Amino acid sequence: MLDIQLLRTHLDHIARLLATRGYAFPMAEFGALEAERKNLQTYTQELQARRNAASRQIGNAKSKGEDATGILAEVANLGDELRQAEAQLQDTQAALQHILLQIPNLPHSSVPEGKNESDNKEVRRWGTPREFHFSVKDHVSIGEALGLLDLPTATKLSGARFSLMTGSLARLHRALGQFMLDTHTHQHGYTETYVPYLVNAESLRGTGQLPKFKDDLFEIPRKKTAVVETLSRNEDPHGAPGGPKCEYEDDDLYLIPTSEVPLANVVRDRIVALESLPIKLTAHTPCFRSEAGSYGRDTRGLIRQHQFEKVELVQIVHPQQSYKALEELTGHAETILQKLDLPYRVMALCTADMGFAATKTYDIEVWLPEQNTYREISSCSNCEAFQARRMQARFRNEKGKPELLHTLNGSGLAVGRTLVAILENFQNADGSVSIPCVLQDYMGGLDRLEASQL
RNA sequence: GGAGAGAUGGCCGAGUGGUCGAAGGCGCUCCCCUGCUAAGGGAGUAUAGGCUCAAAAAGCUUAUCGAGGGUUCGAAUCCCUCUCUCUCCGCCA
Repeated sequence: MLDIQLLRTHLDHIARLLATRGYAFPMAEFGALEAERKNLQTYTQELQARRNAASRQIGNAKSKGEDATGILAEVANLGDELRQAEAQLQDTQAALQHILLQIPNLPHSSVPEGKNESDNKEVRRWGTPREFHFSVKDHVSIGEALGLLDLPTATKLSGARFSLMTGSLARLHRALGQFMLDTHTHQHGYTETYVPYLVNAESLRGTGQLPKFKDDLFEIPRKKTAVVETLSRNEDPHGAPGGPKCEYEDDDLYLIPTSEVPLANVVRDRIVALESLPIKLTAHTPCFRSEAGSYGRDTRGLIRQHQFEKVELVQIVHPQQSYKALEELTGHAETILQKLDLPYRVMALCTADMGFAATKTYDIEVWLPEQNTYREISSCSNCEAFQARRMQARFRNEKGKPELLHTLNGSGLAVGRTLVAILENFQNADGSVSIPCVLQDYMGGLDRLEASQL
């Protein structure tokens, strides 16, 4: 969420910045609502002040045993007027809030301006893609030939975009998560965290998934509130004036699309001490995404799944440190690829390609030989105060005053896609797959995946 | 799932309709006193808004005692709903 003060004072400038992201700011609507809000708020507060003054007088008079009927008569009509004004103000503010919650973050000045992902800028490249002297297979063919990957059975169990792995491949998958977690906790100073995989709407609003990206989530309805939910949806599809005040009165839970949600929301509604910064958290969790709207994309294999695992890095930092922290955090994710000896490149996303909450994002793309291209395996973002403002996540600054924190997150890394990269980059002519050195300890000394391994 | 008890500022805790944003204590900050330490004295110490203002400062003002609604001229206090915590019972990994 953007600072509404900023919108009031520098509307044109902000609208121009947002346009570089492909977001058309609703100037007219915002202007009208803001004017209405100002009038209503002034008027409402005036009435409230009058009421308070009168009530004080009445209390005063009564405590002295004096007659208060005169003052009572004066405020007799205030009630209805006030109630109406309060209701109108509340509606207007809800409408403003609704707009505010839909506005993406402002791009940082260092972010390249662009129209789509082809305008992303390569920042650096690490490693050299291996030369193969046989025709390379993709990870599905490799896994299936080894008898360790069974996608048809996963489809039988759950449907498309789910996977079933067995034996040493399942173990390798587990090993990857362990290895990443160990690296980040032992070498990069993150605190390992176990988090809920189901979160409430408030948390998702805090990190920015709600209200705008509800379709991307798996929602778990609760019978208890089903009726209430239906009602509020019918009456209030867009949080428009006249509807209920709160957009999330339901207490449904949602499967986390990333552990960024629970990790960042740790500081929601909190004022943390200056000395506790930076807070660096990591968690290895499943992630669930409905992938609505991605039909036909990456349908083969493990690249795009409804359920996948990720080791997430979250940093909660002092505002002055956040861009330094972004570089560090990106480096932490890169370390994993370096240790695994997987070639990658780092891309600075352009204005149009960044996520909703980010001011600046680096994507890390790993080399996939069969696709003959680099594919996203991590995304590291600084959100500045965008999430913190939604979450009311603050720290007590040097002057002792509460101030919004900056939040950062990044995948370190997506486990499934790392597994894909290993299968493809470390495949051998005989169909076996070599296991990167750093993972062999986690695999009980095993140095390659071979057919019919249990 | 059933029964009961609770939720007040950074913390503890008082407050059952009237000038209460909230006594008292602890903690913290500043000042005074004291050779050091300890003890003592004084002052201060929530957050988010709005308006005035070029801005800052300042002033005025509103809201907030778990959340939402209601009663009332007036609610921390009364009523309703919900959430969470604790105790007991049941069930369960």
